[in-house]
Amino acid sequence: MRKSKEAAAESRARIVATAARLFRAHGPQAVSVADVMEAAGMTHGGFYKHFASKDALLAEAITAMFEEKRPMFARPTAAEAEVALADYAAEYLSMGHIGNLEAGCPIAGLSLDAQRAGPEVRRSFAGAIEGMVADIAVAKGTGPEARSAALRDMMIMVGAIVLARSVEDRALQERIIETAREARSDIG
Amino acid sequence: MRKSKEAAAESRARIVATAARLFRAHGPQAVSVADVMEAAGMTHGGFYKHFASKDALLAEAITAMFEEKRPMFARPTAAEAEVALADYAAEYLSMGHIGNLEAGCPIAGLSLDAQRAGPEVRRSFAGAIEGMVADIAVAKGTGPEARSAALRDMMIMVGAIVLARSVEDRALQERIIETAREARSDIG
DNA sequence: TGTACATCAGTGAACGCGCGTTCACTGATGTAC
DNA sequence: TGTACATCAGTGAACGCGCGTTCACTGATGTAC
Repeated sequence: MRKSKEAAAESRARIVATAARLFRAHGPQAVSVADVMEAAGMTHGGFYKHFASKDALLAEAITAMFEEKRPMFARPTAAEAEVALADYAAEYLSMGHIGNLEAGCPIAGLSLDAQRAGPEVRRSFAGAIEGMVADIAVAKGTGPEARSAALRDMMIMVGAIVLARSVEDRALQERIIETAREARSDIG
Repeated sequence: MRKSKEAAAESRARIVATAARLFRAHGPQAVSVADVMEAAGMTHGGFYKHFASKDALLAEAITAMFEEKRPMFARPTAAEAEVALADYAAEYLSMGHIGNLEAGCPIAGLSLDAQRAGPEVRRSFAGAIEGMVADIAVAKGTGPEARSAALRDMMIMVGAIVLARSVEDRALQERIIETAREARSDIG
């Protein structure tokens, strides 16, 4: 049952997109190659026609996750970037994000798994984050201070979601989200 | 080869301490029951004389990790707590902490694993964090504002370590650490 | 354009391995008399 | 206090299962003439 080149490329993209969703939701270790393939509508045998290993898929899925987020905050000019970032932060620091592992921030949802994985995965993760820092720095002006301001934003946002997800009391989660919003605007 | 009650209690404590170290260093999924038992100087068969399951051990190991950290920042009075917390933050926000997975902060090192584990583990993790928030709030004075200040500190610290560990460029790691230190003192 | 053959995406079964857990056993410790 | 028996911490082999990966096969697609 050979497929056309277009059909094969579609299959590949579907596998990556499915993996990006499942890996974030349950962690890469808890999701088998067969799980991904089944969710993508295929059997697991064909997996290795597309990827060299599960780790290779994870590396691609990570890249895809960051690329999916990039349009939400990356803008060429400082003025536009500032507005886009404010929107992104509002969505990021929300109760909805806490429950939304599947489509949430990959830093908050996969950083530990990426650190523990092979060099291929670690590199794709680190590279994506470094790109994200640069994108966010655009909203903060020019010079080295902009980069620091971007890092400050990112650590508050990531820390808030990690902390809120670790806690079970809903009121405390709301408090964490609110505190993070204030901290972001206090620092500017 | 029955052991005395004291010897058995020592074995149990050694298993928990070993697990706390290994689970943080490599993640609970990557460390087998046999790994823990071997590192604790025993064979894996005896494990179930002490714990009902691997998850039960993880829950206890998590509690132990937080208890190990508590003396570093928990103090009864605000004045003492402020000093202790400053020392703790200085050590927390350091390059050494980035590489020290084995004995580092359990929130930065295990939060994802705890979230994905069973209710027993999640509850022990969430409970420990809620206790930590209360302990740190002591250094921030009284009233609800103290609790927010404690959360702010925690999210900056956790976010900084998670972010710094996710990145490969050492200069950027140093930048992140430095930015976090500044952010903490800017907000007070 | 039509035909004959090579390619290769996807299938489904299988392999080998490591894991969590169980179990029969051992022999020192604890306990009842 | 001494003895006989029960207990149980720890051993080492085994079980069953799921996983990542491989493989022979299929048949539609791509290609060479």
